[in-house]
This record gives sequence, structure tokens and C-alpha cells, in this order.
Amino acid sequence: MSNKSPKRGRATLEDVALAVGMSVSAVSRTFTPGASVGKQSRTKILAAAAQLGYRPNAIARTLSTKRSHIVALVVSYLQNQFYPTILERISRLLQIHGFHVLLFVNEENVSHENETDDLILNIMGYQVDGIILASSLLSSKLAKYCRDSDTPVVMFNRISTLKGVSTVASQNYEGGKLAAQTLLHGKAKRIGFIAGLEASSTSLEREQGFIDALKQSGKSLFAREVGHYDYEKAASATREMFGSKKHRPDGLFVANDHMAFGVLDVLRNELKLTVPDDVQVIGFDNVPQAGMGGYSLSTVEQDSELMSQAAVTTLLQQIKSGNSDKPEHIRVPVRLILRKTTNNGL
Amino acid sequence: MSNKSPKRGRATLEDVALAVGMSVSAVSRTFTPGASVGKQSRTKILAAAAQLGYRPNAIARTLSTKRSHIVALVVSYLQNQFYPTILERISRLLQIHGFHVLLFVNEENVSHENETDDLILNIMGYQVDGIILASSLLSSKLAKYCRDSDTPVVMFNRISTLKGVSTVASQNYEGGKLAAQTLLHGKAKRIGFIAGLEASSTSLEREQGFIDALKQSGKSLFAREVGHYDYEKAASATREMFGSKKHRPDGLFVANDHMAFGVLDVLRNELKLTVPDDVQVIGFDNVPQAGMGGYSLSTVEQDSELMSQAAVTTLLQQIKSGNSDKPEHIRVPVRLILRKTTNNGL
DNA sequence: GTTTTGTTTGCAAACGTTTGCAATTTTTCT
DNA sequence: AGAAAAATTGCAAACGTTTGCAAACAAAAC
Repeated sequence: MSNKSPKRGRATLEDVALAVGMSVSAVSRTFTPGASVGKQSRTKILAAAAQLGYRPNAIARTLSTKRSHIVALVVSYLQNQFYPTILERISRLLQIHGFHVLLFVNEENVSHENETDDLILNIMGYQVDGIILASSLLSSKLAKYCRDSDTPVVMFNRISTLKGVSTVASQNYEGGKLAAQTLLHGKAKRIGFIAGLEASSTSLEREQGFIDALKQSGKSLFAREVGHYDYEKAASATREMFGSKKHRPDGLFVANDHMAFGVLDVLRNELKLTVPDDVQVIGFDNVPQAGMGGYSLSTVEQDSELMSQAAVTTLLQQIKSGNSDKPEHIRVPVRLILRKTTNNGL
Repeated sequence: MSNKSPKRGRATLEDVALAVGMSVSAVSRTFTPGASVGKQSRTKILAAAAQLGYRPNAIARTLSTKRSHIVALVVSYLQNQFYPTILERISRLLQIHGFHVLLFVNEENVSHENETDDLILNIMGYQVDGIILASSLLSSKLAKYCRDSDTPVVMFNRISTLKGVSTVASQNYEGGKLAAQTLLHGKAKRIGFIAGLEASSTSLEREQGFIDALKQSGKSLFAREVGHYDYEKAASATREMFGSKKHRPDGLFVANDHMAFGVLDVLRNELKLTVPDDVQVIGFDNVPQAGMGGYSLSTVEQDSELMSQAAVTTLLQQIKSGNSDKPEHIRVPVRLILRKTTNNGL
């Protein structure tokens, strides 16, 4: 004999209060961890609640407490396997701490800046407790808005001089150096670099470390193209770079693995070059695909686990402290993964 | 001279009402598309709102209207590139229609069924307008709950006999047939299959189509293993299947591309077999990676664009109709993509 | 048996919206 | 000009919670 709740829709605090003949407050307190409720009242209430299928309404709770337990997660390009991995990790971690993820995938397309802003402002309308930006430049409008509403923000994988926002990134500069050392150690003479986006701090840092290390060995960049972090565009960049049969690079640092796959594909299948004999290639990220047999790509690993942890830890920290803590700027160490696309000394 | 709003935190309807000396209702209506507000009032209000940086509070709005404009999206395994793609598509489409995505990634791990349920119930607490399940079995508890609260549900890529839930899936049976025909046409004699999960409708349907088509040509399955939709486990399954040097398959249908990569890797790198000469391989999905040079995998394509569209269209439909429409069961056509892992007639 | 201390309870205001209804103003028509 | 119709406005209740405050009660202390 299941008691239908009298009103249509979900059961509310009032419904169960009525059912046990107590006040709404009593019922509310039963569902609030620290609150004081008599032992027998509590059990009676719990029983009635279960019987009615009562579930607290998180929206109403949010309105009252001004804590939504929602964080906005902004990503752009899920084709690059690095991001799904991060997405998975971050949302698991947040879930563990009782937070939920409002996802927002935006085009990296710069021309749509206003669109992006609108969407973010929309999301802010949901009173999110914090934001993780794993993509996209924080446009000025958005930046201003975040500061005003003091919602904690952490930028993932990009640095920012913005006051009050935390950042989590890898040691890109050091990674760039490692890449250079690997190529040099493998006896590369004519060394090229394929950048991500010109505006991206990540790509810039990697490049800087790379050329600094080259310089230390008395070398400099032989060729340079930009691949916009895109498989196809990286492939085109490679065609461009290897256009002349004469002066071809014999060592290549690609700003991330995702592009490196495009590079390898044209090197091997179109240009019929042998890797690493004709040309060595090293990437950045160590996405799962890099370890698979199809590519077996040497690369500089970003520790996605550590990065994710750092991101949610700092965010949660800021949320708890009411965003009054100083912003953190975390650098996660990188690690060289040598596989079959470089000459790894015997 | 920027006017700080008097109260701390965001500006509210009341703040701007005060600022222009009108009622809260007037301001509210200004931000409600269809509502009636005088022309000059509207402009005055809009100005004040902009000046105060007012943004409607979606949470409060939800409480009042019982429409959150949030859709829960449940996925499990983002390593399989098919899902990030879907994620991207679905969330873009939803965004276009003014909905936002609450993401929930759960472990496919069956032992944690209760955990999953709790989490989903949690999410339901946010009054989501609908749910897209692109993963995980709809456990009985959840099923019951959805029905009670009549929140529209669409199952993505799995079928279900559950009353009232819509489903979107590919023509898996037909796809299985196509796979068989391809292998047979390529003169395979000993034909194997690597399943996904035994319990998965998707894998089952593909297998059924596959063996039916074999039977029509007077053939039957030579070998069979299960790879749990996992790269590593598919690799193991392959080792198992090719354990004996004598009776090895020379044609293989793998229930999805993601596993097929594992299969190819052990075939080529461990077993030193040539594809497609020693053994032909065909997958299912056509994830981006399948088209890249590293694998160049023949496969049965699922049209992710169409599937995503179908999913959000039906969901939005059900939401609009208050879930009173009949559930839909949509089958999206598949298409053969022949690449280099099968013998494609000259 | 009083007082003291401590726990359980309920009241009512607040959170920021939307919306039906009625009151007011404006427009349009004769 | 007056009446009728239409458009604009404000009031106040509702949405489902949380929480400070004070009332009621129980247990312990004297």
C-alpha cells in the first residue's frame, strides 16, 4: 500500500513534516549533518522520508545557503585525448568531495569571444561555487566579472597574470629543455619545432625551454611552424616544413602529442621517411595513444593525476576560505618518456 | 564613478528595482522574453541593470519555475574516443537550445552500483530537466526513481525495455552483418569475434548480425573472446585467441575500434603478423583515431552527429511535452569504412 | 523540590525569482 | 468627449530550503 504524496511532483520537507506531525525545521535538521534532533524523532522522520521518497531539493538549498556545490568546468577541444583524461579525473575528484560539474565546451575560435562570454555569464547565473578553465583565454569581460562576483577561478594548463586567479600547469620550460636534450643526444643536427598556438603560454614556455637548451649546446632552431594544436594543421605544417628535399630537419619537437600524430603520419605515409632514422620526433603530454603500438611516441609526460589533484585541491581550498586565500601558482614536474621515435642511446 | 551595489554579493532584482524606482515585477518582466513592459521603462531598467552588473539568478528562477534548464549527462569511459566526441556534440547542441550539462562520470564497475545510484539521486536533487545516459546500466533503483519523478530519460547507445525511456542507438545488427560480409569478401576462412561486455545490448546485437551473416554463407564462428570494451583486455583476449600457432583466425571482427587498437597492436608488434595478409581486422565506431595513419582501421561507422542530434532532439521533445509523449526508439544507420586492415576487392 | 544546565523543538524571516490578479494608465474608437 | 479596449504596472503568494532566536522540555545538580 504505497502512500502517494498528496501534491503532485516530488515530496518536500513539508510533506514529511506533515506525515510525522512535526515542524519543517525538524525535518530539515534531520538532513543537515551537524544539527540537533531527538533520537526518536530522527528515526521517525527518516522512516517517513524514505516512505515518501523524499530527496532534498538542492536548488532550494542553494538559494538558501548560497552554496551550489557546483563547479563549472570549461574545456574546448576534446579530440586531444589529454582533455578527456583530465575531465574524467577532475570530475571524479570533485564528486568525491560532494561537488558536481557543470560542463561547458566552447570553441577555441577567437572570433566568437562574445558568445563564450555570454555562455560563461549564463553559467555564473547558476551560482557556481568555482570555475576551472581548462581551455580558452579568460577574456577581459569574464575576468572582470569573476573578480566582482568573487568566484574562485583556477586556470588549468595556462598561466595568467590576472589578479586573484590560481593556476596549475606543468613545468613546460623544463620539459622543453628535456625535449632538446633528447634530440641532441640522439645526434640530431637540424632541429625543428612545431608550435601550438602563438598566443598560448604553454606552447611559448615549451619553446623557450627548447631553444634555450639548444643554445646551450651552441645550436639554434633550424625550422619552425605552427600547428594550432590541431591534427590536420600540424600535418600541413609538416608538409610545409619538409617541402624542400634539400634542407630537411632531422629532429622535431612538437608542442603536444596530438599534433605529433599528425606529424608522424605525414612523415611516414606521405614523405616515406623513417622515424627515428631519417627524423626523430618528440611530443608533449604522453596521452594514452602515444604509448600504443601504432605510434610509440617519445614524449615529455604531463602528470595528469597530479595536475588534476592540484586543480581541485586549490579550487576547493579557495571555495572554503571564501576566496580570501592568496591565489596559488602550481607547477607540476614533467618526466621524459623514451619510446621509438627518438634515438635513445644504447 | 562605479556605483557599488549596497548589499554585498550580486545585484538582485530588488536592487535594480530600487535603482529605477519601480517594482520588482517590472524588472523581472524585463528579463522574461514574452512579458509586457513599457518601452521606456524597459530601457531605463536595462540601463540600470547593466550599470549594476545585474544577472538573473538561475537558481532562484529554477525554484520558481521548476525548470532548471540543466540536463544530466552520464558517461563512463572517456578513454574510448567515441565518447568525448559524443560529449562534445551533445553539449554543444544542448547549449544552443539554452540548456546546460551537468556531467557525471561513473565507473562502469558493477560492484559500485549503490554508489552510482546515490550519485544519480544526488543529481536529481538538482531538478535536472532530463537525463542522457551514455553509459552504465540503468539500475532498478534509478529506474523507479525516474519514473516517479517523471524526468525524461534517453539511453544512448544501449537499448532498454524500460517503460517510458527513449533510446538512441545505431543499427548494430546491420553493422555486424556488414562486418561479416567484408571479412568474407576478403576471403577470410577462420573468423573470430571479440565481444565488448556480455551484458551489453550493443555488443550482443553486433554479434548477432555478424553470426547471422556468417551462417548465410554457410560459415560459423571460429573463435570468440570478450574484451570488456577495454584496450588492455582486448589485447589479452587476442593473445588468448592466437595462443596456438596452428589454428589461428584469419579474420577478426572487434566490437569497437577502441579494442581493435589493442588487437592490432598485439597482432603486429607481439605476434609479428601482417594485417591484412595474415589476418584481417574490422572494428566498429570509426573514431578519429581509426582514420589516422597509425592504424588505418577498416570499420563500421556510427554517425555520431546524427546520434547526438537524435538524442537531444528526443530529450528536448520529451521535456517540452512534460514527458507525456511516447518514448522514441531511434536507430541510426551505419556505414562501412574500408581502409587498410581488410582485403578490399581490387 | 527548586534551580541550573542542556537538549529538542517550532516560528518566522530570508534567499531571488515568477506570475495570477487586480488596479492603473494609455490608447483607440465612436 | 466619453466609453471601451488594450497595455502597463504593482501586490503578494509561491517555490523548498536554512537558521537565529526563543520557547518548551528533560536531565542533572543542589
